[in-house]
Amino acid sequence: MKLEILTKNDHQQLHNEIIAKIRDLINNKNLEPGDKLPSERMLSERFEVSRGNVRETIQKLEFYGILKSKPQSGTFVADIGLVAMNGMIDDILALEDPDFKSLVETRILLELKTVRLAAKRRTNDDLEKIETALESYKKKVLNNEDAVQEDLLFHLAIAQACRNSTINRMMLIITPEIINNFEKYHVCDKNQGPKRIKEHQDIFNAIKDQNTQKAKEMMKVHFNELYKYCYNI
Amino acid sequence: MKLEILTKNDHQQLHNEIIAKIRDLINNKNLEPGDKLPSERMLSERFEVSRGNVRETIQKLEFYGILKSKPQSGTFVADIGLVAMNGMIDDILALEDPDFKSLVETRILLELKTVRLAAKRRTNDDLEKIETALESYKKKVLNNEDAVQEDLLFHLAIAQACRNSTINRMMLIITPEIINNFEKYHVCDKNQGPKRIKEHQDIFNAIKDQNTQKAKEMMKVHFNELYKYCYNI
DNA sequence: TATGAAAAATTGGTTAACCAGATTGGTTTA
DNA sequence: TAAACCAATCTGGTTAACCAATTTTTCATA
Repeated sequence: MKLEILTKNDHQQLHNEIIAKIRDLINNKNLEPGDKLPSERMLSERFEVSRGNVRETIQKLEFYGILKSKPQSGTFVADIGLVAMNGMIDDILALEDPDFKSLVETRILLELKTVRLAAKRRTNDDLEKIETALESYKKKVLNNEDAVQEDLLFHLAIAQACRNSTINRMMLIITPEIINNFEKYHVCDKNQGPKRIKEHQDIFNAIKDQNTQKAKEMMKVHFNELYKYCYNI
Repeated sequence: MKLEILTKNDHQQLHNEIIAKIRDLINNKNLEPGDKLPSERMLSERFEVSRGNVRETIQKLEFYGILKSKPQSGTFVADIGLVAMNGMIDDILALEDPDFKSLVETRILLELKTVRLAAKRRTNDDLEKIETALESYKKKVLNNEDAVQEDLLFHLAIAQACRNSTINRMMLIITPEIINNFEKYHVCDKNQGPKRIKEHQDIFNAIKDQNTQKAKEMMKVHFNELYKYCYNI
């Protein structure tokens, strides 16, 4: 068997092809939720791909809750029903790579929520961590140094204080993609140090006072330029 | 070397230990962004784990944009800075498993946004897909059949119409977890068929009329009981 | 000494072989 | 007849061997 090294994109495309084949297999064989899929070896032979590729694809479908592997037993169709399964797989296959606009739109949505929840739920410990992040940020900016990282950590500290593990996870997922795009498009203008410091300080104060409405408003102000940038581009 | 089969939890814990060790390594050796990590073989030997475990962990950190593997070359520290890297890794290590409340809270947040965006941006094609999903849902409910899947697909069709790939991806991530928890806690009460149909119909009409405000309101009404259930529990 | 080509070592990616637990079918026994 | 047991087989998980691209080293030559 020939050996090929695939790029990330090739990989994704191959996974999608295998996903479609698994879906067709389930539909053609009239497999019900809870039924066992053919073994990884059988699938790799039938689809004419390596067993590793089959395993990776199954893991992806497990991530989305569509399949369920049991060690030394087999891979099973999850209990979400065939209609839902078909719909979700179609959605997964149609997923596009995230564009900058959708990333920013999502970040704003998430952060307007995290800041409100943080204002409501923050413990004193949370508050201390946010303040520490704020101070590091201020220090860098006042020294005229690049403070992108400290900026980011301030926002992540707020996310942690919101006490919602799902939102927190999503913030972590989009953060690196945001950073990369920021660098690519040079979004951050450096000459607004004092203004940015005040915005961060206002957000912090609102969280400290547990003023949820104010916290949201201040975050909105903070995102104002990013918002405009994103929708004018 | 002894062979062990690990549960999902053991795996996550092992990954977290390796992540912490990689972080310490980067800090102790003063590796800068762009620098090369020791090879996978070296790491597996030093950490006394299998190379497979090292590879899985590196892939996880790649997913969060912290490392970057180059084939036949090495694994590199990404260009996000040491401070940000340490902060993000700490966040990743502190991530808890999603609880039901955080899932519902996030779902409501996302869907109040998707419905507004869908009302604004939906194409005629999107509208047709949503209507198809609605009709399947109605049919099932009127026949007194279980319609959880069709309910779900209606909401996913709206998510697709919102034209934001990032939000769409997040909806797909939380959907199976929502389903599992719904089943576990028996959230869905079956005796509200006509009421639920009307709520879905109202949402659809608002999207059709491109009335963003109304769409949001109707979705809020639709989530009202779930909201109460979630915050009273 | 500088340079360039070739070979040796190193790398992440890939495949194949192996492992132990789970399943299954047939046989035996109460 | 049915229940219990055992061995052969099948399963996903794991490890080790292998591959080809890359990087580093070496050494002959200008």
